[in-house]
Parts: sequence; structure tokens; C-alpha cells
Amino acid sequence: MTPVTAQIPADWPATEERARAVQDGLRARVVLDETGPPPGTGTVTGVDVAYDDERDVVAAAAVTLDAATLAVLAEATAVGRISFPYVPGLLAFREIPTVLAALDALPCPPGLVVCDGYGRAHPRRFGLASHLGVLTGLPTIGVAKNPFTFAHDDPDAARGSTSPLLDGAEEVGRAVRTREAVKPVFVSVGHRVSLDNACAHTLALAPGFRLPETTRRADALCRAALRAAAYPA
DNA sequence: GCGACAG
DNA sequence: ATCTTGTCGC
Repeated sequence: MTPVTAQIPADWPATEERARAVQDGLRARVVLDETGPPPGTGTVTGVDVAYDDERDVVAAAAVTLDAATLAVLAEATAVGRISFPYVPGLLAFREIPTVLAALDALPCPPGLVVCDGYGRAHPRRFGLASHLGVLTGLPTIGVAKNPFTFAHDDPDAARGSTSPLLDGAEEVGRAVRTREAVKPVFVSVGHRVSLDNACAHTLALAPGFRLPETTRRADALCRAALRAAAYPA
């Protein structure tokens, strides 16, 4: 598949201070009072990004699955220049331009978008999944592989067990055990989806592996796109 | 001040 | 994220 080329917007923040100001300005647009589409119906779209910092190349993939069968319905990739350094709390500024280009290149409208990383469980309540949701208007959730800002207890060993990610008494996300006795994933709301529903989607998308099928497919695809872009045939 | 820190 | 071999297990 031929990747599209992503452009970095002219007004993209160049400093950490300005990036944090963008997050503070957009945070109020997050919609938290919708439940979102039920698991197992319609489509779900996974997005992921791979980098070659040496060559200043970034590749993103968007993969749409049938939510009931998890069959791949559509794929798209985009490549571009790296738009921001990795700074914990500012991941969105590194990933979003290329992810948006990949989503735009899909032949069909995306379904609920599953991001690699956090949404609301973020130092300023505005992680990658929240940001992508606000910019696209799509329902989004974040499923991260590692803990970030908030403390949590280890969920019970059974698949489906959860434990809250707590900011004081407030539950901002959940550690979700998708495979028995295997390290949990960390789920938080992005935009227009409830936490209960985000966790239900995560379990429905991960019947056999720790990570949701959406992120597994998107991860494999963006890595292939990066290789193709960094080492042309 | 020091360490920790999604990808 | 990415650098990297073999190896244990289904």
C-alpha cells in the first residue's frame, strides 16, 4: 500500500511550553458524557506510529476491523517528518500529524479509534487519545502498555479483572487484565466513550493476546511502512 | 533538588 | 519508541 505524505501544520507548537498551552486550551472540548458505540458492533480502528529518529522519518498506520469478527476491513499508512521530540506528557505532538494523515487516507470512515497510550489518565487530563478525539470528533480510547502517571493495584490474575488508576479518589482509568496472569494493559477514556465501555471494548478486542487486535495490526503495519520508507526497494 | 516518566 | 540472540513453551 502506498503511504500518503503527512505535513506538519504551520502552527504546530515548537516548544514544550507552547504544547502544554495547546493542551490546556483544548481540554475543555473533550466530551465525557457519552457512552460510545457498544463493543462487537460496527467497526473499530487502531492507530500506531513507528519512528526512525536517525533519518527523521515517522510512519503511521490506521487499520479498521469488523468489531464482531475482528477481520481487517481497511488499512492506510502515512509517512512524514518527526514533528516533536518525545516528552512524557506531550506524546500527542509527536504522533498526531502522521496519524491524522493515515486516518484521512482510509477508504471508509473510521470507527471507534483505539490509541496506543493514554487519554484522560494524563498529567493535564489530555493525553493522545483525548487530543485525537477532539481533533477528529471521533470516539476514542487509549490503551497503554505501561503505567504512567497514576498509582494502581495489580488486578486479580483472571482475564477481565481490573483495578482503578486513581488520582486521589477519582478514577481516571483502569488496569485491565486481558490475559490470565499476564501484565495488564492500562485503559483510559479519550473522547465520547465511557470508561466502562472503553474497558469492554479492550477486552472484546483482545480475545487471544494481551494487546487489542487493533493495535497489533496497526503496529505491524506502521513498522512495515517505516521500513519501506527508510529503506526504499 | 532528585527521580520518574505513555511512545 | 528502538537497539538485539537465543530460548522456553504452546
